[in-house]
Amino acid sequence: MDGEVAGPRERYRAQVRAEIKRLAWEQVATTGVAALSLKSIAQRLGMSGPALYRYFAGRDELITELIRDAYRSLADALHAAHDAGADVAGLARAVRAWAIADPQRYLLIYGTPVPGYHAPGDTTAIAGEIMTVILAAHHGTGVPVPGGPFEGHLDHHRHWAPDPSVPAATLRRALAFWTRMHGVLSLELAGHFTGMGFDPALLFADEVEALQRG
Amino acid sequence: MDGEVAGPRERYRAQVRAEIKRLAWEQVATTGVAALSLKSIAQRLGMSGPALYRYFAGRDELITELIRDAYRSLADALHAAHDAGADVAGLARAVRAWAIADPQRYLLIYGTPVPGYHAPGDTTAIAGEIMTVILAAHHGTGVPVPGGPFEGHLDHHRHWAPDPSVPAATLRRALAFWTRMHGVLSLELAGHFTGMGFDPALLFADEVEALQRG
DNA sequence: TGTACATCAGTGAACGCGCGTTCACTGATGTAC
DNA sequence: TGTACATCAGTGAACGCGCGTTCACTGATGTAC
Repeated sequence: MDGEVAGPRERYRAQVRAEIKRLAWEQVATTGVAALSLKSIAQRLGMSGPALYRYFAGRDELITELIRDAYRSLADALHAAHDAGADVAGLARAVRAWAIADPQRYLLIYGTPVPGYHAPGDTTAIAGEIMTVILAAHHGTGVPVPGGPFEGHLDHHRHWAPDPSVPAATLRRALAFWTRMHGVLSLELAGHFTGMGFDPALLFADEVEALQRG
Repeated sequence: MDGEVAGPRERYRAQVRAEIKRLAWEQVATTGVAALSLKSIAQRLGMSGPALYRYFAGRDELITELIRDAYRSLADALHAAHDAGADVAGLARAVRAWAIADPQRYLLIYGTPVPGYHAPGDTTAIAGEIMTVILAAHHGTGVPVPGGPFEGHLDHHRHWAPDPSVPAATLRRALAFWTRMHGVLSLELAGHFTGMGFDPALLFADEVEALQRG
């Protein structure tokens, strides 16, 4: 059942699971997901390979768990910013800070997808949650983008909006927020601005500001 | 020397090299770079593993060659569009078509970087060529974005511009072109729009149009 | 035109690697009487 | 409080895999005389 008190064994299990995930993140942060290896995690943990199978069904389940945690963490960061009264720019700053803090965590969500891998259902639920916060921050905000044909299209393809009362212009602005932020951020994280000399943080801030101007 | 006529052996070598690269691309397109394997390419070619070492020093050299080709191909597509008189929107369409035609080729350049891998110098030269075409298409075009502090910053960090006469506003617009296009495109290719219902092509077109409105 | 030689493409066996995963097991820890 | 039993964390050996890469070799192909 659910309301049961966790016995000492369950508490221990939870601790070791957390420790495994911590080491997994460490490995992902330095070498990327592709290089994530159960055996090397076990080694760092001081136990031998097969022991990990007490805690995770296999490598795939561990990776899935990391992805879920990454989504969860981003959603939490957005909620925190929103609850603290952040406007659109504040939300953007929160996302950027979150991404810079651990680029591989950002790339785990938004980077090159592993061919053949399909995210479990609940991550798309968290993705929806993220979009909801972004939409909330854009609620009744700023000059609407002069509605091109795309806004009409959005009006008929809006089932991803949490609420039918959200105007298409707001959906449009939220999409722009998302795609433009991701554009600057992912190019920066991938190192495509290095050697160009300008400060990516300023470009990011300027993009966000342009977003608010309408 | 250089002006030598290629003997039959060199011609053969070139053919096999090309065939190896063709099969490598096939593999990259379906399973991504991470899964690129020399042995399986050799197998598909009908020869045994070590034979490939006659043509490439190793896996890294092959991948480097693929990346170089990807850059070259993108630069060529942009040049072709520009020479055909395409405006900014036309250039964007060309990039999108190029990316959609082979997503993994796009991701090879703009996707998650392999930790520890450093692109050879000549790819950054081609990247500069790409930027030059984009800048040319923006030359004397459209309403300048009201210059925020970032434009002043750009004016002092512009050594990546091919020509000191390019105004900072143009540099700014070219950057916006690049980052916004990439934002929509990479999210689309990574599948983040699936399930949302709207047509990514229309979002892309709308972003490009917004870019032109200033 | 014919022969001797050098070049070089491709083979097959082998090495060492690290991986995920399985299995039968040992021994400690918690639990029920 | 003490004992018998069940649970379960962790081990160690092993399997099979595919990888990149090396090496000594064979045999065909081109070249020089």
